[in-house]
Amino acid sequence: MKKINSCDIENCFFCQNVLPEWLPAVLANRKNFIAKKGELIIKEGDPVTGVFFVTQGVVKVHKKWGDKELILRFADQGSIFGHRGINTKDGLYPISATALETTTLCYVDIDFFKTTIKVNHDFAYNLLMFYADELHTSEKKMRDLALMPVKNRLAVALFHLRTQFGINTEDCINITLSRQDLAAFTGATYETVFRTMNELIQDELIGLKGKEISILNEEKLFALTQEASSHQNL
Amino acid sequence: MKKINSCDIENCFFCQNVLPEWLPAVLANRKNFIAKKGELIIKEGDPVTGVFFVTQGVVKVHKKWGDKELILRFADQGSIFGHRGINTKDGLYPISATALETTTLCYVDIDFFKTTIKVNHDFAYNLLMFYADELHTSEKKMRDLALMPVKNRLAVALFHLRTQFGINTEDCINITLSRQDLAAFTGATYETVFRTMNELIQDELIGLKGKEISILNEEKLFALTQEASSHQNL
DNA sequence: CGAATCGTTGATGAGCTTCAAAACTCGTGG
DNA sequence: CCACGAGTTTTGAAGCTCATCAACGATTCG
Repeated sequence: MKKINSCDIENCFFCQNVLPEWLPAVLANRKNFIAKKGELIIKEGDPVTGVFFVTQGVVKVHKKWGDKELILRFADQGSIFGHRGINTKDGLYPISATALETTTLCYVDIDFFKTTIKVNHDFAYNLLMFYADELHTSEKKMRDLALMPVKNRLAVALFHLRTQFGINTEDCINITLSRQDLAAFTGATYETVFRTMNELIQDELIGLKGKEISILNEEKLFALTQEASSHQNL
Repeated sequence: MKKINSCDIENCFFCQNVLPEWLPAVLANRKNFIAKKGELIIKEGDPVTGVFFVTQGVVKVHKKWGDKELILRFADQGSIFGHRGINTKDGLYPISATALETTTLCYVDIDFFKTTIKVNHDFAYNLLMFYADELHTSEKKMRDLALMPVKNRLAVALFHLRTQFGINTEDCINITLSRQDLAAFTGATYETVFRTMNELIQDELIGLKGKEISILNEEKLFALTQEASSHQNL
């Protein structure tokens, strides 16, 4: 990771939410980095040193078991990651974080982060709301992973990606994601996701332009993310 | 749910963490309830009205999809639930909550809860730490659900239950849980959990006394919760 | 232009769910 | 005290979803 001096304050969750009088302290404590595409920013199991904020780019937050991997979420502009470290008993990062594209980062060490929370009550409140959202998302994802078949999970994943990253001029989901990563985010294998995508294309729920994905039949795809279709449509 | 007047303050996460000068406001706003075994306290999809704290007993927090159910966690003495409501866009509870035994509860409505967070900074900080823990647990559980086979997930579930509820004089995990609920917590079907438990009993990793479960071989069972044993032990 | 990575496809079988049906509990009422 | 039925536990069998393995085509890149 390359250290830089640029200060992209308006895209930083941290710098945006602290009190004006606290900002000088932040500027004195924060470090700025650039991570290249594919670069590992945090390695699961390493000692916690601090917290990262994305000011530009996208980072995948993932966790592995043996040789398998699950992508928990994507952190993009304005997002925080590595923050789970604030209260781990073992003092180790529970997740890995890898840049999906060239990413600029704002970093502060964990003690300063904790102090900031204690001093900046609005920041604490906003962080609390952010956590509440994340928990909400986590709970849904747990349910999905446990109860949904792959096809439905894939539909959820695609909607999630579109909501988070929007669509480009071609109507395609605005993120470059390898099928490998899409599979890891869906919680299935590469091959299964591939085959399942073909089904969705066959049914004209989604379309491909090169490697980019567009949602063609919003309604039907969305239906997959809802209740189990279980018995009625045999 | 039966309304009562008892005030079990020392077992309440909420009452324990607010400022002394705020306590009168809490006592004026909080309501106390008793929920009977099996009683539904929160129904997924209902409008959010407030937040619950368990002062005695155990509550399962669960979420369903079609006719399947996943238990996300168990809230026991000192725990909070229904709190995800503070920031949902739709204003609906994302989870259900059901009493597993007779449970006493402390309840405050959502607006008062939010005000409390803004006024009681220590409470906000403690809640933040609690959220961080929950997120940590959620992330692990997501990984488990996505990547582990049932046998390993069951091992995780059993350790989790023992850690949370301890063991009784018979060395058994100190919670009465139907196999149905154990299955829903593991994220597998009733029959699969049953069969898998038999395997674990066969291998003498766990034992049964009536319906209570004891961990016999700590080390081997724990090994299942760690890395994939994948290729090396064929 | 070879080497490597990624995408595509088929075949196979393990793991798990589903269905179905005993065997066992346990509370209720005759 | 026993019979009954509802709920839970136990077991068997069938089949489906998905992971795994393997192989080949496509694309990138030094």
